[in-house]
Amino acid sequence: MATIKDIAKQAGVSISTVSYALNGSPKVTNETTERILAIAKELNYIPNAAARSLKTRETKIIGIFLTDFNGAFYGDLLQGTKDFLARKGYELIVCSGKQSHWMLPERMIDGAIILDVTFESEELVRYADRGHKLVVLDRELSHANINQVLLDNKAGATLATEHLIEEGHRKIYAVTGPGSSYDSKQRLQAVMQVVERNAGIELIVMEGDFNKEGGELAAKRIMAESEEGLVSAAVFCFNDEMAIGMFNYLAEYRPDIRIGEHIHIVGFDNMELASYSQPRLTTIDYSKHKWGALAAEQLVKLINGDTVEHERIYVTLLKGKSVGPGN
Amino acid sequence: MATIKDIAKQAGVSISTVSYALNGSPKVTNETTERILAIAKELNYIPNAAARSLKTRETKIIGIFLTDFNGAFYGDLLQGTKDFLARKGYELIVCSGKQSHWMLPERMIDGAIILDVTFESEELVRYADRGHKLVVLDRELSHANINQVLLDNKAGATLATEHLIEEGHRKIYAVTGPGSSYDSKQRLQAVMQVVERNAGIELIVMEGDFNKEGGELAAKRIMAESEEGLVSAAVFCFNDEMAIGMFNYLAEYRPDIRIGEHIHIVGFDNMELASYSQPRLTTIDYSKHKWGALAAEQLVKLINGDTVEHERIYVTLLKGKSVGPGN
DNA sequence: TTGTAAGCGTTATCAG
DNA sequence: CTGATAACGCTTACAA
Repeated sequence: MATIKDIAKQAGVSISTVSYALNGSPKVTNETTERILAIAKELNYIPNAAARSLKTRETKIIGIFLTDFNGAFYGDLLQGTKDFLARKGYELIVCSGKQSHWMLPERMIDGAIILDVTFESEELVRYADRGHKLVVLDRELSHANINQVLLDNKAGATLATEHLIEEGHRKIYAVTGPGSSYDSKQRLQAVMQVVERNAGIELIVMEGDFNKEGGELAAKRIMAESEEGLVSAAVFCFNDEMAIGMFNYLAEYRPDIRIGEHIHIVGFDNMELASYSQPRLTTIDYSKHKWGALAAEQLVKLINGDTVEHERIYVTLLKGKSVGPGN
Repeated sequence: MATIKDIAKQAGVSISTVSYALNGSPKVTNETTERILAIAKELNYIPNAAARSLKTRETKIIGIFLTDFNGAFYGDLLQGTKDFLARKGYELIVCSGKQSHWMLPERMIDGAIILDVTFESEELVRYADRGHKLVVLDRELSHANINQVLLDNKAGATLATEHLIEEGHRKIYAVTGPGSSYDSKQRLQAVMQVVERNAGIELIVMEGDFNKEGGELAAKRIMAESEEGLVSAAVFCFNDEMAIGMFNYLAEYRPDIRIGEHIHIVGFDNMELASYSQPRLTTIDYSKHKWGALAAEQLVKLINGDTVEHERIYVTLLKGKSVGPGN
């Protein structure tokens, strides 16, 4: 492994000259720079990231922390983040699991984007206190070194609920995420507000888990609650994954029940899988690419010491065929 | 940011003693170790990864390089990799794009797993020549520092093709991946061998792209080729993604054509989405979790200087409802 | 324009 | 058992 020392020796100059030349400093003559570059190529010189960042105190790497690697949901978001960061000269790495948290405090990354409820806020604040820059996508957190880029949960949940009501449904089931989820809490709050504003609406809340299982279980319970042969439920699943679970359960155990006719389902996220559901799931849509890009932008600003305001990702209602008129 | 120097000063010992204590060396008295640990905690000491790896020449990080972040396909594989590595004290980071390649030569990672055809073999060999350890999942590459963990494409393609033949199909379409894909080439070769071994089979090869678009296009072409109202095609799509594209095309433009009856489709990969197709896609299945874990295992062995043989991931035929008897 | 030299925060080899 | 001290490879004042 050739080092700048080797190059310096070959070129008959000092290591600082080599360093300057390699970094394209105007302090070095063009000819010496070229000579040094030539020798560097000849020796297959490659800089050592550890040495560089030990000195510069930065790695030019940003980490994004996800709950798991089941990217079905994250693909676009990651692409958005990566695209933006690439333009700013940063690398993106995807991490998952508590094990990987050390990368932030040990300065292996210059900043982090958090989309992982299992990452405790207390821990995040501790890092922020140490001067690390963070952008959170899944919670509210006030700190000079932390910026939030959150979904407009309130708007989304309101759109979803009002849509069900407008279609004439009077009994609405809300299948939430886990109780600890910020997004879930926000959505539930909005649902309750809408229900309060509209007379004669019955709201039944069921705690879910944001996974398919939660949707299946909710479907089972709703079916059990309904009178024989007289099912007419309107359900707002707080994410698409649970909505899909509900579709699965119904397809398997209740082929007599038709979605969009006997039972009406709205999801949240508009994940790719949802576009394949039969009938097409009605859901809340938003640009995941933009979400990722904006998070990256905020993080880079934070790192550069610019002041940043919290941001919000706007959502829209995407009407599918999974909701029909009520009776 | 407290360093071992600060701790040494506080504790009234030398930095080497601190280093030993921190690393749990038995060379230091229990009491001094405890005192040092206490001071370290008090000062919120956190080691600096760059400094450590500059010295030790390792980062305990493994990178996996993917073509893109659309993890719909990779989730399980990544989980398998991560689980294994965690047990061995390594961290896993996911990278994508040419931009990120520097992490290997610049020693930001101790080794890499490659599942990205856009990563040129020549470049990989160059890194291997420099002593970097690699495991490739998508090509054959012979080098002391490179190990392969490949899918048993031959078995998979053979199973798929033979299944179609056993069901009585005589005209078989093969929709390949891009010409540059190793997996695609292997599969095509196996298909051709099966066809040769069986008399009276007509094989039509169409080049695809491993994406949904390729499947859609192939479906369009197959429909165009077929006589009016007399469609009876058996298609082996070299991956599920294209098979899904084919399903989509048919659902949209040819609702008269029934899959598993007029047209028969086999995929490859058994991705999650495939389990939601209507009818259930017949495909080639294998354990993605095991694939990832095995790749990780081989890489760690390589890093430790152990000798390793190339490995193979076995596959099975998963019968769905997308293939019915021929006429 | 180039060279000298002082670190960056660790680990590890010696002595003591 | 503990302490000096020399690396690791690079950047960056400051000198020349």
